[in-house]
Amino acid sequence: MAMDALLDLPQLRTFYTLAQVGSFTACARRLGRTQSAVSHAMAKLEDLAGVLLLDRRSRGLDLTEEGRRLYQACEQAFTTLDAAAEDLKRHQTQARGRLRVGATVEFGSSILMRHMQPFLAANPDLEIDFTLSQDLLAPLLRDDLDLVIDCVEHPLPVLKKAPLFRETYVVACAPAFRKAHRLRVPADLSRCPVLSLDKAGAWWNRFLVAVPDRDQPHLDRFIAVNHVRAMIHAAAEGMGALLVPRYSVLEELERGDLVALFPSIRPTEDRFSIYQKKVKAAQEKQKLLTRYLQSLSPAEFGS
Amino acid sequence: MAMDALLDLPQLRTFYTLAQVGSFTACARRLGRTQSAVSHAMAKLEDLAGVLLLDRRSRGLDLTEEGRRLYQACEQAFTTLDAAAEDLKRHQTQARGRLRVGATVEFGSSILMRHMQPFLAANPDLEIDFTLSQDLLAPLLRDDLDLVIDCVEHPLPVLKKAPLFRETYVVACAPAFRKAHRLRVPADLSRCPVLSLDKAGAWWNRFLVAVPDRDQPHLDRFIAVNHVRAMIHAAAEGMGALLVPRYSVLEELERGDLVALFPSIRPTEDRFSIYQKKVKAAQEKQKLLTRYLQSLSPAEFGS
DNA sequence: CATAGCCATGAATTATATTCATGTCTCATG
DNA sequence: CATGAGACATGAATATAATTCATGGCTATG
Repeated sequence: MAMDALLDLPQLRTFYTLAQVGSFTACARRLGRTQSAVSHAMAKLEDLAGVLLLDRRSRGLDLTEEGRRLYQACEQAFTTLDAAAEDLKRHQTQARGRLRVGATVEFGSSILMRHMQPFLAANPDLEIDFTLSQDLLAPLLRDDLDLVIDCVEHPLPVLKKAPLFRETYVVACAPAFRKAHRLRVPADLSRCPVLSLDKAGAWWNRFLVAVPDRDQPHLDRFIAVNHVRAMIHAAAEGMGALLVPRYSVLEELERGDLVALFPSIRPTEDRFSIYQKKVKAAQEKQKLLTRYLQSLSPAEFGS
Repeated sequence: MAMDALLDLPQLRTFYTLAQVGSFTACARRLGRTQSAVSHAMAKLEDLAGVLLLDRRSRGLDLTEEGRRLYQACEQAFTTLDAAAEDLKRHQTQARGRLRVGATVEFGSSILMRHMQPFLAANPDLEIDFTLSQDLLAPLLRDDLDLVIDCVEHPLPVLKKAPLFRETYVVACAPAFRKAHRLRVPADLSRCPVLSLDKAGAWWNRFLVAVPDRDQPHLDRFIAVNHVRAMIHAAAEGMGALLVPRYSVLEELERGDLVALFPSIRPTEDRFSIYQKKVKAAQEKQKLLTRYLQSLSPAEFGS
């Protein structure tokens, strides 16, 4: 018996995650893909299996009888494999030496720093420096940095790029602010102050390009605040509307300190990647950090 | 913990097969890929794992300590998944109706027929007709056939193509024949009779194109035999050299009735595919047969 | 009944795996 | 030893598959 290409492994993995989180969209976020990708994958899996695995009728997504059986098998199998993979990692050579890491200011200060501790602990002989800055490419090229996490594209042949995660943005403001300014559509922003990371307001472009022409607001009352956390506090106090990475205001949205505006408008996303010089990317310490970062994104970063 | 893209599933599957069969080349054959593909896959897996999994020093390919542990996990996981997949198949709807299958004469008569019994037994309400012929495309297009297994390319937009397996060819003759004609290099074939499926000798082209110019034989003593099995018997009796699919003479080679000639020359391979009209490929009975055939190739077909 | 959330889908694109065409190395053999 | 066959590696080209993009449909909800 051949029994080989009976089921597609990556699709099974997606199915497993989907069954755990209970929604295509959530599964996509967890895996760092789009909802569409998950949908396509499940369609193919069901086609290959020849049976429906998901019950899409009800809210909240059920598994069919067959789906449930398959899920149990997945659980056992993937638990085993993950444990084995974990095990492999443990026996990896520890890195030594020094590693100079660069990252964007917002990402570096809020997200990156909160997740480096386990890596540092696992590699006590590795000295790591962090440099948070807007300009990361130049220092990387002149070897002042070894590894850089950035959201702007650097398509240079000497650089190796490894995708990390995707960052989505939201427009939000204090609930009272929305009432006061009667914010219904993007055009309503014309009348009210908006918080921007830069004085010129270029910060808002990622939002504006996603707004259809007839709804375009004419933003002119900018309040410049060159610090994301500060912007968030200002917005919560009702100083203006803001545009920020979704992850940075999850708590505020949860608590109701801020409300999301215009949910149907999706500002352009940032794709964060790891950049390294190809020659140095082969070094054990750089590979180790790369793998570590990739292992926790996007579930930890994304949102 | 994310624990997701830690190890690549398809590569793990390859690793598992590789460990079972003990050789890159054999693993490739089993999976219907090239040796190169297996090599690339294992290189990537080891890179991702950060540890060597294979011990390439000795003959016969060992696993390292880490490799052995990983293998055990794979065994458990894939056994589970395969069982679940098996299970899914069992509960598939049986096909009903009629299915008219076409195939090339040699493949159809020798291989296909030997593997259809389980499928027929599993689908008692399905009538299947087999048509073995050289010309398969025309009947398929005019709906005299529903599904066709062929080794010539039919790149038509109305047809759906599903790869099945790869067929390799060997040149062989009786041991005594080799001695008698002192067959050392392809050019030596000029002096002796060769068996051909057609009178003109076009049959031998797949061999000739693989021979470097300076070794080109000038074949002219053709013995035409329009039946592969008959050709094999003729060759075993020392009537001439023959060119046939490897699988068709495995036993003869094993027993020593025939010996392979010029092992360094690799005649062009045939890639067998299933062709169906796209509109009809969606029918349950056609999908069922397609999946069945794919599930037993190439391990059963290939060689 | 307009909207937001959730999933499906076809076409275009991107990423990835595979092949092709070599090269290297080792083992067996005359 | 020289030679050739077998087995694996490797870089570039290519084929294949996965993913995104840009939609559209459906269903609850206020």
